[in-house]
Amino acid sequence: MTTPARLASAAALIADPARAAMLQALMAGEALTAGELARSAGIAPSTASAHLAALTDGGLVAVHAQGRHRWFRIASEDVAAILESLMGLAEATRPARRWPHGEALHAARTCWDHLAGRLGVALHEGLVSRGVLRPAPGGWETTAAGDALLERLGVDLDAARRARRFACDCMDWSERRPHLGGGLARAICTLYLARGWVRRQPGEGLARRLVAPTPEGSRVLREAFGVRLDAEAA
Amino acid sequence: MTTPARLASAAALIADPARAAMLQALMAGEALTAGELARSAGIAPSTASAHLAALTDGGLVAVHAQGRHRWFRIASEDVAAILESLMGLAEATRPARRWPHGEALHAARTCWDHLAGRLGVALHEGLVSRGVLRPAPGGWETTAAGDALLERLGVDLDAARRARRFACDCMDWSERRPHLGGGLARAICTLYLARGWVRRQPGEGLARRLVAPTPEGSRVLREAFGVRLDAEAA
DNA sequence: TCTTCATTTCCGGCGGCGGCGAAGCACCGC
DNA sequence: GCGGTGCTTCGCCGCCGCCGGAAATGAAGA
Repeated sequence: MTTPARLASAAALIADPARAAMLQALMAGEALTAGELARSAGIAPSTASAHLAALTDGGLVAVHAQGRHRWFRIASEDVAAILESLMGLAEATRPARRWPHGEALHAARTCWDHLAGRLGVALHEGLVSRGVLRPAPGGWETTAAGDALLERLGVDLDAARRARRFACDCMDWSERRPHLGGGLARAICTLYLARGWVRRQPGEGLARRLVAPTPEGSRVLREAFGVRLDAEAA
Repeated sequence: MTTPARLASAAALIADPARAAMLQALMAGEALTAGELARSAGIAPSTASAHLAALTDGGLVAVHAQGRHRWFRIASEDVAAILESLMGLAEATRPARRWPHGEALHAARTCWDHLAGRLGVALHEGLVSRGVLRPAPGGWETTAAGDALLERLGVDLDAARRARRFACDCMDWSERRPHLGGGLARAICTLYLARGWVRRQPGEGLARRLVAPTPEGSRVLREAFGVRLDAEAA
């Protein structure tokens, strides 16, 4: 197979509305069953099964069979980053059109397993400008002072370091600037959800990705990293 | 139109082999005419015309009409970065398969208007570890010492600063680590080609993206940035 | 003005892919 | 063991999108 054909077939996996809907739902970071994904995309289970086989075969999603359920999730942070940047392309072509949750998604959402949107970008900037992170080959590393601050907050740095990448940039489609990805970003997001500093919104499909900082969360963001979020929402 | 459909239609623009081939050819950074792109993709001019209209309409390529020719180029560095990362997805799914110029493309190529591959990644690392660049919100900025070094080499920093982004990360599909993008990366690439420090290889389509450092270029890379390239090639 | 050439528009044809339902398979609980 | 449930396989249908050729358009050159 020649190279252009391979680029095309990789894109073709995302180019179907039903598959795109399933990928969007999975971008919330949680694993979902085949049935849930079929409902979320509005197609018959048999059709969804074929789509999921294609996505798995193409390396976009990973499966975990458990009993009579099959749980699907985004295969890797690389895949998540690619989907995130492709949404930027979709956004750029028709910037005027507003969709449900549009403004809320811009404000704060998850990107697979970490925080994105204005919240994610501001957090990234705060971590750098406060000297928690400094650049390293292929991404970022923590300073000694940064380690101390993160551990005081309760971030699981050991888990973060076990990831394939510790901290790297992930292009944010709504802000068109990078937010933080990698193991550290996941650990921070996990902590924020566990402590109730940000809360997931109810919903299905794309709405699964919505989060909102609680008052307590806003205070932590401001005091620890100097992140100030304007209070308006959709 | 709902969001999954928009993600899908953005991906669909890349999901056709003929369009993918044209985009690959344009990723060399130069503008090409509709006829050249038709030949490069192996399709009739009429078919190519329809494809190019779709790509233009979708914001992936930009047109410049001059006389009876129409010159097409990649629309922006964002688009180039997305195509580059999608190639990583194509690469990841079938890593074993080798294509023409495979190893040479991994070693050194252009990504739209800047350097990529092992050369591009090593250059990025060299710039950071030598203290030429330091992190800034949304990307990188030069240090005072860095400015002096780059100007001594002949890099057009004024032109670089006029770009929408001065210096940012661009995910390298073959190395799976970022190389440098933005105005600075373009200025450096332009200088290297003008001075004959790297040379384009002859060819068409994907091969347009191939470059190779000359002996003089290897010396400059080593002395200025500490970049040492292993000499093997395909 | 007439010719030439790059590009576009229109058209008919066709292949491929997504869609569903029915049947088959695997696993769980009773 | 037996029904219920989640998922997959199979077969078939309909439609969308890609294709090239012929004719039209528009700009360059003689």
